[in-house]
Amino acid sequence: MSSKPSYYITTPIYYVNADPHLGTAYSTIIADVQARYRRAAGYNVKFLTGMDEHGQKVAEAAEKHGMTPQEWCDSQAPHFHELWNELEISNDDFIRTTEPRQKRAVQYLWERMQEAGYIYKGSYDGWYCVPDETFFTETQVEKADEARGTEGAHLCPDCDRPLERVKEESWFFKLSAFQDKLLALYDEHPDFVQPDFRMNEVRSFVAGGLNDLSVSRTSFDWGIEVPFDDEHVTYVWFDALTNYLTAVGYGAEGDEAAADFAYRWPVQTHIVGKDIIRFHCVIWPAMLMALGEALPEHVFAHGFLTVKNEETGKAEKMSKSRGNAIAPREVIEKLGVEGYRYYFMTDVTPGTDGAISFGRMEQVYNADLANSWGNLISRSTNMCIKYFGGVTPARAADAVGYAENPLAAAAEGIFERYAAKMEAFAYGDAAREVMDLIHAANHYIEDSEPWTLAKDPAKAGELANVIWNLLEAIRISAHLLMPLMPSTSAEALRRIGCEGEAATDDMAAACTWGQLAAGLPVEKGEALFPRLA
RNA sequence: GGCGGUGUAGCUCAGCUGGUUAGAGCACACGGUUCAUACCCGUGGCGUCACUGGUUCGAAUCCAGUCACCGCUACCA
Repeated sequence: MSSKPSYYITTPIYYVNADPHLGTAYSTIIADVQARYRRAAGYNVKFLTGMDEHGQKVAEAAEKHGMTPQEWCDSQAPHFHELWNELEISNDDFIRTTEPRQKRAVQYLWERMQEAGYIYKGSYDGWYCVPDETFFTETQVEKADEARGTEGAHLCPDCDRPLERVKEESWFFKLSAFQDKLLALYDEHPDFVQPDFRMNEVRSFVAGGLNDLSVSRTSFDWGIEVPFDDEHVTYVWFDALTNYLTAVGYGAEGDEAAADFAYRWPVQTHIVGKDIIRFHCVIWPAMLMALGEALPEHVFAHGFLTVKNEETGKAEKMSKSRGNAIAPREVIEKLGVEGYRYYFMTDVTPGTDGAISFGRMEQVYNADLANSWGNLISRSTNMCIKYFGGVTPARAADAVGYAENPLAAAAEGIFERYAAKMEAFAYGDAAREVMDLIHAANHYIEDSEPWTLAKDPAKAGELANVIWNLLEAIRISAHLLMPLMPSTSAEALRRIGCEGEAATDDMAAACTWGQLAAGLPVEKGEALFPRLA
């Protein structure tokens, strides 16, 4: 396969019925930044995203649009591809649960479950929320109706929509058999669920007892057939979770698939929203335990994006009815794609619900990207052109100021500090490391006054050092910002004659101070991040 | 109802096992500078550290209670 270590990261597969929105884009960008960072840090990355296309709700939507379910799914897929392309999502694979490889893997999984003895046939009697794909017991529904004052209406406790009475034969997964093993998993791997406060929630949920899970349906047929019982189709979550295995060759024939699976599994990180933690931190590891497969190393759960009401200052849930929903398109128009990525990845506290606002976006963009980073590039390249004809100068080791270089000091160990933060998904802290270097560079210009040095021919060596140091700081900053802002960072490298470095797979080496060659062409170009008025 | 968390400058947050004038970034005000995207650099103000009481020589930091907000969970337990 590869001599590099594997890094396999996934997003949830997104539900085909809803267009991609700010939240799905948020999950996907988090994963993309990590994938790009890992590639640059020397990993062989597989970054998977995709679509969840089965279930009753999809079948109903298709019918409403006068299409077959498959036609409906095919018509929706481009919405995702288009937005992901625009947002510079670098996924290596895009899985759809209606693909043959998924059917093969899910059916293979059923067979293995059967062999292992962790499924049994029973009957299910309760209430089902079609939009949420969730079951509720009689008691849960009664309680919720009572609390809401809708006695007897049987509305979904979560979303208030009408429930369907479901009484049918079903296959069950013996989730209850895994309570102790799951608790042991959480004890042995405290970082299985991140952030840690989510672990507490998961643990207390499991400690409270687990019920077996109904994992097949007979009431509709838009799903993957249970291989040994063709009246049944697979419950959507059982289907959806399996996608993570499918994409790395689970259940596929041949040595190649087996080798791929051995190389890729277990997955390093699942990125999920906090609403689907239970599926990924309880049901999914239990399924894998039942199958005897290795468990995911980490599940990173992010919070929801809320909108800050600019008048009241309060965070509000985004909703169409409230009229405060923000579409990805609006953010792209305001900040550009790279500003979009930078803002959401650095200004939203990871894990918790983050309140966003256009006002804040503008502040962050102007302060960090336009004033600090963009302007540093602009003034540095400008001076290189003005004083050295647009060619990177050579350092003069005998010039004044050569030894005591504050930028080399600021860059010392920067990759290690940055990497630790990136790997913990603390992208804001990682960006701050880079911003510190950028601020130091802007400061350095004030202190060394290159425009004064330029007036004195005797100080040419000193001037060369100053400009070289600035360009070197830009080179390193561009490498570090690459995962967050791939295009503008590559453009920054190109402008200082280091175009060829952009695709490095050894970021640690690339970020070591002292590598910028003399004689490279430097160009100023248009403002990378024009200031927002 | 149960479990857990949070409440520190206008905003977002740091402040580990208690100890000099409570910090950072952004925002704001003033000054300087000009290579640069009216930018950068410097200086400054701002906070009853939610409230009350307690422990202590000394608490934002520990304890108790109160209030507010949030997350998870809930047939009884």
